[in-house]
Amino acid sequence: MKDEKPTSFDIAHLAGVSQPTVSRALRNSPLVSEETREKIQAIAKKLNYQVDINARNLRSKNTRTLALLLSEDPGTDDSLINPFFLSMLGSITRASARMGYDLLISFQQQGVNSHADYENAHRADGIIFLGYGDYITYVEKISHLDKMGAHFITWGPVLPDQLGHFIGCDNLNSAYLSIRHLTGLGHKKIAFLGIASEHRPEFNQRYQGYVKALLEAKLMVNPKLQIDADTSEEMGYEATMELLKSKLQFDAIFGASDLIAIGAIKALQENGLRIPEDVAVIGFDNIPTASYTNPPLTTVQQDTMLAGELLVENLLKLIRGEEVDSILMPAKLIIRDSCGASL
Amino acid sequence: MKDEKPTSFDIAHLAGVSQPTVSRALRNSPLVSEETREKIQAIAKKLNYQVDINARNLRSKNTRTLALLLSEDPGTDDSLINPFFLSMLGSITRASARMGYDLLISFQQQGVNSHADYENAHRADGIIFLGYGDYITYVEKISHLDKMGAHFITWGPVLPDQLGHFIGCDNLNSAYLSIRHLTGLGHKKIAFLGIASEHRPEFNQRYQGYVKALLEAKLMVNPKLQIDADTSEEMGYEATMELLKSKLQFDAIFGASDLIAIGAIKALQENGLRIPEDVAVIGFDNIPTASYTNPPLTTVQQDTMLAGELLVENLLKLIRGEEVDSILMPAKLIIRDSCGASL
DNA sequence: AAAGCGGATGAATACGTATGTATTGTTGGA
DNA sequence: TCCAACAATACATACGTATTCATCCGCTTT
Repeated sequence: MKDEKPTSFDIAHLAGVSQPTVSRALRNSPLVSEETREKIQAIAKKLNYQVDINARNLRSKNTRTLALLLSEDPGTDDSLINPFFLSMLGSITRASARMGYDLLISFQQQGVNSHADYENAHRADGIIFLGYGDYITYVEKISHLDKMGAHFITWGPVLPDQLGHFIGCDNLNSAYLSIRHLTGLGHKKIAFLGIASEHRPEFNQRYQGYVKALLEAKLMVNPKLQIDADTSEEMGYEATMELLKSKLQFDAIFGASDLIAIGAIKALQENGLRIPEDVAVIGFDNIPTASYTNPPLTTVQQDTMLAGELLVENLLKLIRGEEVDSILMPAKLIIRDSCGASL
Repeated sequence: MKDEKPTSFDIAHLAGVSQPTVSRALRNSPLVSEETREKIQAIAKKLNYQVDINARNLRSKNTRTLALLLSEDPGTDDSLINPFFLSMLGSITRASARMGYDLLISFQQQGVNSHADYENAHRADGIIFLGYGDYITYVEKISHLDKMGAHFITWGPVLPDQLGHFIGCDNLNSAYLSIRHLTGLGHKKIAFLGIASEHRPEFNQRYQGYVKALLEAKLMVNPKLQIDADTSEEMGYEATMELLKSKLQFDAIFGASDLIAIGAIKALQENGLRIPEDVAVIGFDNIPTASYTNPPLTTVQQDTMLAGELLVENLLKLIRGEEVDSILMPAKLIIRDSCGASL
């Protein structure tokens, strides 16, 4: 049984036909008579024949495979992947399976060319970037890809005069609504925890929404109340400790992601502060844990199922050469107890 | 720039050598002089040349790719993937990247042959099964794979006279320790929430550990206190409601997974029961959310980082034809407040 | 009945690489 | 000086499929 994998020639021999006829029959080509096709397919089934995917791809110049590039740099420690991205990963996996594509997974790495050449190497027909990661690095990569004529799509905010195609949530507006919710509840000194620099466009847009809402409420924007933090509980915790040490007054915290907000909650409570009475907290992403924090976290929910499907769908359109628009997806504020909604 | 992807012939032409020399030079073969090699590599870099992976694989009969098969059936709803498996997925992704292998992701599907033929189709050099899923289906699949001489490894409990190679956590003993912890705290009527049938060996082993601990504590084993539940919050919730409706007395719940335990906590609290005073709850997996439930969930932690690495490492050994032993990994009881440790 | 036509199949070939074998040129030893 | 040995490279080919083009046969049409 472990002999050699059968080839289309083996089947052709057994069926008394030529190899091309086998190839046609197995692909249900109308050029082959029904009788012949059935005979060939029966033999193929009996032999457990599988088309050699490499030969097929070599010949037909496509792979029926998509590459998914996660933005997070694994590092050496046991840091977990952002749960939000994992949720996206799940929906993308399903969507591509449904469309008959395999999915190749990898992390974006430092070297510009290391993993950016999937398509060039004929490993995949197209690439999905899940998040920008470091934006500067990202831009180098995609300009390279664009020059090579590769097909790719990115989960991330649509930015002005930017190469490529995007699907992203409306960060600015979602953050704006969050902050307006806080100001509506009477909060006046709201801290922003997250990297607001050009390296993190997602967070930067959320910061812009934050500023917009403050201005609209005629509140002062104090840049000291913005503390850098990347998406992790630890960073949120540390940023909050820093904030507390600074002795600045604040009555609310906007965490640019749920993990940051969760770290903030921990730091606040360790310092004897009550949530939401002393400090309100609000997050972004609605990861599964968000509904279990104490108090439950008010946050922004993005439709990851839909996003995953759209990413795959639009990428396939690009591969087929069709036109595609970037999509800005609406998000929804999930109000829980962490910002005093129930007061 | 978007012309045609350069081939080794293009480089050969430019370098004034033959194509085989290019192939050798790029692979750093000692058969090629240093001078020639450097010239060729420089040209390759300038042209942005990438070996066509399909041609290479077709010729050399391997793919430098592993396939990861998730056991969960996606279904049509937006059910999330078990966070525990996602954590494993992360570590496997990293480990295979580190070893220079690509990772192909898919779900195990109903049809026996649908996705089981990755290796046969030369898509991957080996397969990692992440969980058994339905055990009966699983067994059909791997006996097929085994007949084909494929390389595969499974995350799941080691079972007697079972084909293939495994890495799994010590379910029986971990559950045993959990229950002993409960009995040590004085709990006497402990419910088991999880499918204990032959379809779910992981849970079945945990059930065995549960029984073992009860017997050792000279407590009665009441089969009515075992309620079927698959790994999801909803199932845990419903199983608990069923338990409550049955009017059976119980003072503790062992959830065969954290998601089940979390659903149980929800159901208990909705019915006005206090945790751990009225009912203690204990889980399994230590998913990120477990430390945020109210009260925080006592659970069993498995070393997913190590597990992922071992899976990849041993699979590569199998591919190289080396001998490999199945591994039983120890797990650790994480004691939090949900079972009354702090009383 | 001859010509034309279409359905079904076979022959030939290309895809791009890696490798076994043959060839060339050069060096060293007797 | 001639041959052996070796380094470096070229030549030829295989991997398994999909597709273009050619062929064959039987049937319709006038």
